[in-house]
Amino acid sequence: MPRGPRWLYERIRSQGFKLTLPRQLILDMLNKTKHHLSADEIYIFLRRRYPQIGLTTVYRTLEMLTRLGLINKFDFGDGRSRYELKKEEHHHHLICKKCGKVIDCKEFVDEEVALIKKIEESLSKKYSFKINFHQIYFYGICKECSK
Amino acid sequence: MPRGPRWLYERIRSQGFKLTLPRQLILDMLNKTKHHLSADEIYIFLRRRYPQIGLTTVYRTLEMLTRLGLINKFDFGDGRSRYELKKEEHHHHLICKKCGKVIDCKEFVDEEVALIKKIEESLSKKYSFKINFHQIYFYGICKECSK
DNA sequence: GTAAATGCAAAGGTTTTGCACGTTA
DNA sequence: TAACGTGCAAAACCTTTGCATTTAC
Repeated sequence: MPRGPRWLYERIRSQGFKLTLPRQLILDMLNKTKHHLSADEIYIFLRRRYPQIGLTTVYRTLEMLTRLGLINKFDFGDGRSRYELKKEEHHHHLICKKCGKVIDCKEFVDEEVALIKKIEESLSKKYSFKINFHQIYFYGICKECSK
Repeated sequence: MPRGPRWLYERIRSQGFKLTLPRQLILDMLNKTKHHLSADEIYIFLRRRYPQIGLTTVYRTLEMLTRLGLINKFDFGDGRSRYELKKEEHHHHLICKKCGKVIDCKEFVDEEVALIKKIEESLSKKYSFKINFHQIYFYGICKECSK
């Protein structure tokens, strides 16, 4: 069940936040892209349609969306945070150490869910740590770079 | 087989790098600590014993050690890179979203290795991506913060 | 002695903050 | 209209770079 921008707008409103044009534009952009965007990339792109937008607003919106749990904030090691709209599917990242490319990978052996759950339970017990999310990073060399 | 600073010194020399005092101090600090240190933390600490040390040197040494594969560079989301001497044991991290504390977890069900290997193989095939390392981050709330 | 490493100062890049003005509900 | 959000400028950070000096081998 893909949930479009309308649903996202409602989430903003329902949490008591005002649905402003900058917020809509940022949400739309995150919703449409297949990439992991940085604040600056969003800012540069949106300036074409909405020249008065400020980088500050982009940062503040991204922080709000992260707190609301609508987007994920990542660090792939290139010196800036990157953001991605949360999709229903649990997925991880392949990161090329050479060119920095990031690939989403959604295909997972069924056992993953079970195993991770098991690990999470055991860690929860041992450390009294309540785990609510996990993320796997695979590092290596991509197709193009290994030529 | 725990390998002490002597072994580390040799690694530096054998790669053609000079074994300077700042490098020894930084290696020793990384070797002794149980924490994930930032460049600044290392700098502040070492200044007590060696006041003329520069933050630049710390950064350059950490970069060299990372390239040599002697340390790992992490980002736990607090805005600065953190470094850890590589231990033989494969381990992951529990990160508290509230206080930022990071716990190393070494205990892993045997199946993990097998499963991850399976995933890595399948991803390698599908994306022609050569994976040489993976890292799991578990996010949640630590014991103290959940009180 | 020579190349490599250091430390300082300055620059670079990302992210945050203070504040007056605009906008949403 | 009252609270919230915005945009600008400046500040705050972390990290990198240029360069003259020092150091390890």
